[in-house]
Amino acid sequence: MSVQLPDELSASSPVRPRVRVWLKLLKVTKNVEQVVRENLRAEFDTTLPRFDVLAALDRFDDGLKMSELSAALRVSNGNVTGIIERLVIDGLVLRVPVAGDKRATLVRLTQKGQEEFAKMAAAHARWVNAVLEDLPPAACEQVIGILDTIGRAPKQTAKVDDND
Amino acid sequence: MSVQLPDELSASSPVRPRVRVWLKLLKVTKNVEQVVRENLRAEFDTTLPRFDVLAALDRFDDGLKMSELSAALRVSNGNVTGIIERLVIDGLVLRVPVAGDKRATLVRLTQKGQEEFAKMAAAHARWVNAVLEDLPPAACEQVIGILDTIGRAPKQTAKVDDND
DNA sequence: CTAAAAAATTTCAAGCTTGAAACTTCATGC
DNA sequence: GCATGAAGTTTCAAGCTTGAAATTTTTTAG
Repeated sequence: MSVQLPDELSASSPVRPRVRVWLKLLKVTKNVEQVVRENLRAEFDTTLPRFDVLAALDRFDDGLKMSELSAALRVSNGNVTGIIERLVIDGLVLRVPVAGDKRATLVRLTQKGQEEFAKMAAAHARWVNAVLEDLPPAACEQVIGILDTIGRAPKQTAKVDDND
Repeated sequence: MSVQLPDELSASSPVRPRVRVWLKLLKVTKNVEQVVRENLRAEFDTTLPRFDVLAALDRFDDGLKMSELSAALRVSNGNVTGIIERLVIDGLVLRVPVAGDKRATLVRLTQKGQEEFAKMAAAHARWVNAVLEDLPPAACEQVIGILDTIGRAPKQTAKVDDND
């Protein structure tokens, strides 16, 4: 993160606007992320990756397979294994065998996990609102609208495509 | 990253727009970052953190102190130590003692480091342009303008303030 | 001068992250 | 059946990241 291009490049002509918006996105994202990260640690003694996992699981009452989870979070398979391991130890997550497939496991929030996440999610919303308080709702919608056009064009999309 | 809020929250009223724009920023940023990361690995056999360090150093011919570097990158002090260590081993970066202060060290790009970074920076600009090709320059400027308002208000700025 | 505080860095343990390799289980074709 | 490959995961090494503690040097107060 925090990529800073050399002046000779950041001043060059056709390339500039996208690189500049990218650097801006990076900076804002990093700022918000930092705030969320610190608050998660200070108030809940947890980490952003753990929060992300809980958030993903919270959306699926029936649980997710490990591979579905890593796909949802866009991280590697092996990554999720370790995080889930620790969440299981802490009693926030449960592993359930999948009927009829001994390879896969389903991962689900426990009651405790749901309750913990509910608190975190509420706090998370407050933190984000505080950091972005200077952005009026209309401005937010505008940014969302503009960024939504990425990957929407009929052309070949370099590697970026997704719903929502 | 990739925070997904529960429906009950992401649908709630006063909180929504900022959280939504935050999730959007996160998604776009993560996409671009992923592309840059993979390309750096595939084409230059290096990592994003290393690229970031080189980029920061490239802007200062006279070098940076370790603390200045970590401040510029917004990462912890200890973090930079390891990355610089490896960059020194690879001959891309040089450590120079600071005259009159035996505590500090100055870190600077070597000739090789400058040349390597120049190639990477050019490629980086191409990758970013490809990923964001659907964003017209005007849209980029618009997003930059809107996001620039963050931390600009006379109010107390929760933790976000910076130039550029 | 000297004790104590401050500054600049490194070290450290714990956790996150990746891509590749290994492993187990399942599905398919013959 | 049964070999072969695909699918789902875990393991692993290497590197990134953090916050805290430790180290060394400099500055400041008295």
